[in-house]
Amino acid sequence: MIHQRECPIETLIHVLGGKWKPMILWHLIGSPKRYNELEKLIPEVSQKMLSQHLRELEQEGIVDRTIYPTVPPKVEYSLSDYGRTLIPVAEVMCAWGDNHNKRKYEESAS
Amino acid sequence: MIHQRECPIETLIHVLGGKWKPMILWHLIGSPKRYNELEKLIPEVSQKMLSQHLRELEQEGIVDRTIYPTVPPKVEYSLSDYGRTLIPVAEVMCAWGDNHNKRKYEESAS
DNA sequence: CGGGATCCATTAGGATACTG
DNA sequence: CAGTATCCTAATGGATCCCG
Repeated sequence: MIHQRECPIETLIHVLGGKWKPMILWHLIGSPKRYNELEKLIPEVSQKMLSQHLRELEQEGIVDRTIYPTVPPKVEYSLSDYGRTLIPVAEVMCAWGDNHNKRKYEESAS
Repeated sequence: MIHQRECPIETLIHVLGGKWKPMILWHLIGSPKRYNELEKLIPEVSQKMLSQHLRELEQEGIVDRTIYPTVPPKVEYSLSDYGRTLIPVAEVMCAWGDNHNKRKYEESAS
């Protein structure tokens, strides 16, 4: 996921292409979430990948990270305004992917 | 790229996620292409990856492979009707990715 | 011409242990 | 609570050789 892109499609795939990034985005669309809320919502993710993907999404400007200097510490992740521009794109991708899964299911059932 | 997906976005990323797949699709949108035309259009791709990606796109029903039993052999790859349903999706992805690249360019220039 | 097969390098991702 | 660090495996992609 490090290589440079010539085609803007690859840019988007690069941004969303981590194994858990679509799930992370999905959960953040609803409301901001704390780190360990995301861990519970996505039980299979390792915390290495969760924090790594969150840092990458933050660097792309898609996710905001808010630290509340309380004890115990509280960190909240939310979709940035810019990150919200991804929502309609994600919906189109999702619709096509959903249809594609159904198509494959039907052909395997026939 | 083998793991199963729970989220349809991952399905689309799986379909388009090979390193050269967006470029292959891009070239096939214009007109059908022969194997070695694609090699020339995408000079950096290895022939292993080109043929592997073409086989995967064919299995997903996105690309049609037509063999003309001539001597020397001629094989033509084209977007299937179903593959054309990807075009509007790709355009949305492309627009977002293009904007994202510009955004990153501007922030690095400031 | 249009590939397949093989072997190797790089990268993504997981498991576990530890920390401010 | 919210991570980092380290080590390891699996997956992706590249290079080279070969074939009908």
